[in-house]
Amino acid sequence: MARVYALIDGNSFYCSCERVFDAKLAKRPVLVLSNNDGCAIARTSEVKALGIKMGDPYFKIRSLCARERVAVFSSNYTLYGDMSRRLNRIYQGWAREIEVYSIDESFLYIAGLVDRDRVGYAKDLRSTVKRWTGIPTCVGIGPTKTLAKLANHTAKKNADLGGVCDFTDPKTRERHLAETAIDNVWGIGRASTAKLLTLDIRTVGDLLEADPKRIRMAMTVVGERIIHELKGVSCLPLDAVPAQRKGLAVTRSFSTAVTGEAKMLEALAAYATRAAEKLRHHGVAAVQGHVFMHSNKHNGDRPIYSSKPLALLEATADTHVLIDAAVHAGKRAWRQGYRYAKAGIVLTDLVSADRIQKSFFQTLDRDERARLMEAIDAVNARFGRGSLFSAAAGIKREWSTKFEMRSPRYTTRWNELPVANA
DNA sequence: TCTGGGGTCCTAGGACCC
DNA sequence: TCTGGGGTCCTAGGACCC
Repeated sequence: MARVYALIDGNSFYCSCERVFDAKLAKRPVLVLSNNDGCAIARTSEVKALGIKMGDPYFKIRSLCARERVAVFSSNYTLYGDMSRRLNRIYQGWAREIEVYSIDESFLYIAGLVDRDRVGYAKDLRSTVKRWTGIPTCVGIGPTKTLAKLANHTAKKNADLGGVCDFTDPKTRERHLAETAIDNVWGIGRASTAKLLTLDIRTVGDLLEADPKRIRMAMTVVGERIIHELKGVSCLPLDAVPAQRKGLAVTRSFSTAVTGEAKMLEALAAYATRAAEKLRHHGVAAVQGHVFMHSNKHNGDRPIYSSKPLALLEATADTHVLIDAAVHAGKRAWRQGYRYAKAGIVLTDLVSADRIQKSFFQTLDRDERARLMEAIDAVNARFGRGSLFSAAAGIKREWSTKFEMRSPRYTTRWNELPVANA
């Protein structure tokens, strides 16, 4: 049976989430900013039309936004993550299997499920999602994941397609793709685009006619795989079961530069706390990692990048062990006399928590510690993240990330529920 | 003067993604 | 004044081994 993949994603997803809970935003341009309100990361079509680009620093577009009455939001990942889960619950009922690819994109495997009217199926799916969650979406369909991605992109660019594009038929693909620029293809970024342009390959049509050996020279096996996928030969399987994660990081820019060691260690302790929570959430433990700290690369401050490994005796997901290791490494990495803009903890080698190698120097009662961590997680699940934490992570936290324009966490906090007046 | 031929494993860095 | 965060995969090159 031929394979059929559908890629569905939310249109300007973060902006759409904001619109769901505030009807007044429907007609206004909406912009969502990155952490620290640093730069633009989600834009509605009206915002794009104003010439605001992905990644534009907010301080450079602030006055334009004010003039054009753009509704500007800090990012509210709690809300977006919860909306994402709602979407995926719907998709489950519409596919044989699904792969959650990112916070706003999922691949649906629909071979054998929908054989005739694929476009009709996709339109029904879109309208169901819109009705149940308020989120507008687009759907791309194809015999490979790369073609489904490209079909989705085509649906977005051509309003007359009604949010759905089906690339199952080679003739339809040819018609749409002959003049599509190569940098719209999943996996072809800036560097590869530049290389391909020197080979006189500008469009997907050019790419399909090119000698695969030349593509391989320019782009290694990755490029070869893309060509196969574009021709309808599936090379990228559906990952219905998320792979065991290989690494994990908690890194943040500071709201104002950190110049004192105590503040830096406080921040690292807070990041270690969050990293340990993530480890336990994924059922893994860290064997290796490091902390780092660096100055701002843009503002002319004296440059520094400093990093030191964590000294972990054994695989751990214990908050206090990780805090100790992070603070210890942080002290060794610290250089006085710089203005630090960002720091983080990076865990690079993870193992499954039920297969932890015991250290010869084991000193803590592991079961007791595990119960303590469970208790802390339970308290924080009930009363909100950060209700119970180690004082090493700081109380005042002047350095912590800015979210000055964040909307309420409508769906996950009782005291932030939306209010309806009737 | 002339300096083998494989393997494996690890790491750093590049490229790409959302 | 003010420029995000968190992932994955691939390759090259060094260390090491027989």
